Amino acid sequence: MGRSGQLPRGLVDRYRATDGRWPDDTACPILHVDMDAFFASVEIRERPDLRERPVVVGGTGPRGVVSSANYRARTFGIRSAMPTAHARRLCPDAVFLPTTFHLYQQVSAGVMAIFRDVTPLVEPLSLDEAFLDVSGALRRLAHTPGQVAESIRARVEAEHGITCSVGVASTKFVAKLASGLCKPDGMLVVPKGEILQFLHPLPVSALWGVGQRTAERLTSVGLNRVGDVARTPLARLRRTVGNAAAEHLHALANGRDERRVEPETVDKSVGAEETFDVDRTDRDGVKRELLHLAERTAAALRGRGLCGRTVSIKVRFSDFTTITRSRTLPVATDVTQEIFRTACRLLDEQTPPGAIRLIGVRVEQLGEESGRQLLLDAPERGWRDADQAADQARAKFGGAAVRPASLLERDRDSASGGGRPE
DNA sequence: TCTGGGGTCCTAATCCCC
DNA sequence: TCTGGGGGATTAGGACCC
Repeated sequence: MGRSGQLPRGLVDRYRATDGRWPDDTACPILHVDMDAFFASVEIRERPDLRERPVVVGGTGPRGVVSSANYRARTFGIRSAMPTAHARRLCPDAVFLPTTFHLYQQVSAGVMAIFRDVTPLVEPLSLDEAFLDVSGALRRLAHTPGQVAESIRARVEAEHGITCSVGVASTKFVAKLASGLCKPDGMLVVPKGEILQFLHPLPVSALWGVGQRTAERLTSVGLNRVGDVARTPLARLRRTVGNAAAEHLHALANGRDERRVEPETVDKSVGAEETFDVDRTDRDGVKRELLHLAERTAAALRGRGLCGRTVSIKVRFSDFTTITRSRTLPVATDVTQEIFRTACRLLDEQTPPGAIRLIGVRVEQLGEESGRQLLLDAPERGWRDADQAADQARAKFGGAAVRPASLLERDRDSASGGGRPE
């Protein structure tokens, strides 16, 4: 996961922890902990007979991509986000497994609990990584940050049977870079006084927020290394990448990163999307999928006690061009039917014709659900009661227990091979 | 090689209100 | 009544992250 796999490692070997020794870690209270090849490691833990084999986890359908590959698979050139079909050509003997999300969620919860045992200041970034601020814990435990990091690594391995890597630094950005550079199963400490020495030789792609496009733009004006960005006047950087990105990159490149570890983050949007195995031209089939996605999205909102005002759809056509269309409702909702109706109108009224590869639904402008009930008119309240009854049945009998009748036809479609080209 | 699914953030255009 | 401009909300697209 992440891109730091492609960064030059030779440059940073002097910061790596070896034989229980590491550089000066005073003034380095920020830890970034990142599980190694997380999904693949969890699958191997469940099936130890796979330990010596290349293991690839991800979409196994015709349009699937790799979510995670163990290090043996990576020696064949397999990387995350690569089409699974490509990975199969690189290594036909690898074991290809579908994702089992609930399992990763379980392991993730256990690992995060270890972090919270050390400090309440834990900011999860995804299932497999988190920032920790251990400044308070240092006094309590009478340990240095490096010692705290090593004890976390030992506990994660002992209690969950998987390894992780930890970056230790004075800022989030440097800690995150550091964990990526010591993978797998390593620890890297960047002393506060050596941040610029550490950062400046790295390629611009190491900067948080620089992907392929921005890297191309930067190198096209002669900015190849982080040090080049650090020395470039802000005004020139603004002309190259725009105001916000320029300020952000200039600060990071000069070692400035004021962001705190935030244990509480609020969701900004909730959604679901699906790529068809075969492009679809029949709008009715697309709408059946839309209903399914509206149902998932609404259930996720209700599960978190949230409602949203803006409903948007995303449509990706066969040539990969992607459009979004959105509509803001007068009152926030978490009702499947309301989200579905709005999505259908956006599809009918604002989406050009063409073969569709992907369809998605998202709800934005989120707020808490409480108090909104009073504003609902009678029919919406009826739909909402039905949703809640369905939620309860699903909780009791499993996900497939309750389906809208029109989805039964969709299920027959997928059983017969996932949609027909028409 | 042919590109998933969950998100966040930024920018720009447009509209409306004052 | 016409014109101009600032500012917020909405909409769309793009880049990025894991």
